[in-house]
Amino acid sequence: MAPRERADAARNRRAILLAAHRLICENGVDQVSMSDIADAAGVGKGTLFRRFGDRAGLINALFEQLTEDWEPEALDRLGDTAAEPVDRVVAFIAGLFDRITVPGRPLLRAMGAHATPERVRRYRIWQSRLADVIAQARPDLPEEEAGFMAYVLLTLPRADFVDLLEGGGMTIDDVRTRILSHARLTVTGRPC
Amino acid sequence: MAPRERADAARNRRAILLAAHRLICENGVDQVSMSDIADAAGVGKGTLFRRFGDRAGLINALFEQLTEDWEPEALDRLGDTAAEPVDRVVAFIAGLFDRITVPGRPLLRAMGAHATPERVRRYRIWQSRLADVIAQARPDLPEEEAGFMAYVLLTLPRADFVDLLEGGGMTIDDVRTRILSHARLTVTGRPC
DNA sequence: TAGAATACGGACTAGCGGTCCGGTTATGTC
DNA sequence: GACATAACCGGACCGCTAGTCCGTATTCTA
Repeated sequence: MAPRERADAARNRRAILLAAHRLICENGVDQVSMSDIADAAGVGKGTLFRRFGDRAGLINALFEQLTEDWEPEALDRLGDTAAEPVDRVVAFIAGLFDRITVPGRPLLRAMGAHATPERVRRYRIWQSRLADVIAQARPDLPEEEAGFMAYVLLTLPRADFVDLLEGGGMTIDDVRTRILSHARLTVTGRPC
Repeated sequence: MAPRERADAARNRRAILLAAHRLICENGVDQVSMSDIADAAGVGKGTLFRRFGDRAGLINALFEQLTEDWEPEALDRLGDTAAEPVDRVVAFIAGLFDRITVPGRPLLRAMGAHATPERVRRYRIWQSRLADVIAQARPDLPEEEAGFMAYVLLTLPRADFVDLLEGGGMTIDDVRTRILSHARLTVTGRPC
């Protein structure tokens, strides 16, 4: 078993995550260097790199932090057979949008390009769980079709896609509404 | 009027584009430095940067080169009322997939993150033309709904999306088939 | 062919991600 | 409470990159 994390190490880890999050939100993820983050956190670069390995590791840790208190509950609700399957699917996408895409946009913006194995793994879990529920909603569909739908629905609440839509004149609420109604339409196969 | 491009300048421009394309295909876009490209093209770095401004400018020029002999014809066919609207939409997405996504994947992979204004402009033209044709296919739909559908269809033949699907075990032909049948389903509103 | 305009190219700069190691500090033990 | 030790700290340092600059060479025009 790994020994308990030393108090100073834990304190610095928190300071780094906090500073990184703040700087990225203020300046955009690729206007922030690792030295900036170390300085703002009041630690040396060595500390930062030892803790998180490299830049991708730090970004990944920020992503973990963003998802960790949403994901378990969201997956539970997705599997909760008390509600209609289609409603569960739409609610999952809504939660993803509200809890991850919107608050994490400055962070997520540059992440698509450098998807780490860890994030791809998590993404696939979501896809697979969604596919199950879509298959429940649409027993008429071939299995792979449900799987593909899950991929499509998950690709809508992407930071760069939302950016594009906003740049085209939609408000963030318009974007949310459109994505969700498109999701419902896709799953049910008929207009809402 | 701008004076004619000098012969040596034209020769070097071609050499640079050729070398850049080759190196990126061989090594992946972010394993290739600007110096690598200059060396491979047999020119100095100054020449490369004067011609293309910066890295984004060069990538952009490669993208232009990729699209320039597909786009005009594709837009013509998209507007050709001899065919059914839905077939035109699907054909456009198919062309985008076959002529841009697949051959340009090594190039396109890292482009999502750094979308230049020029590329966004072109993307919006495609979206707007697609939206028109979708509206013809589905006069029952509100106009903004057709516009959103166009955005969704255009986001499917993305390099990173195709990569993800391939990583999930699909062949490139599976991916193509799924994207096109999803496009048809989305536009018609009923299973194929 | 001469002169002007333009392009060439490689040495140079600033700043980045990432490493390393001598000094420091928290922690468990007696 | 004092000591031994393992873990942690931080900033100097390295290799490399995108991008600049300017003296020199080439092309175009008349």
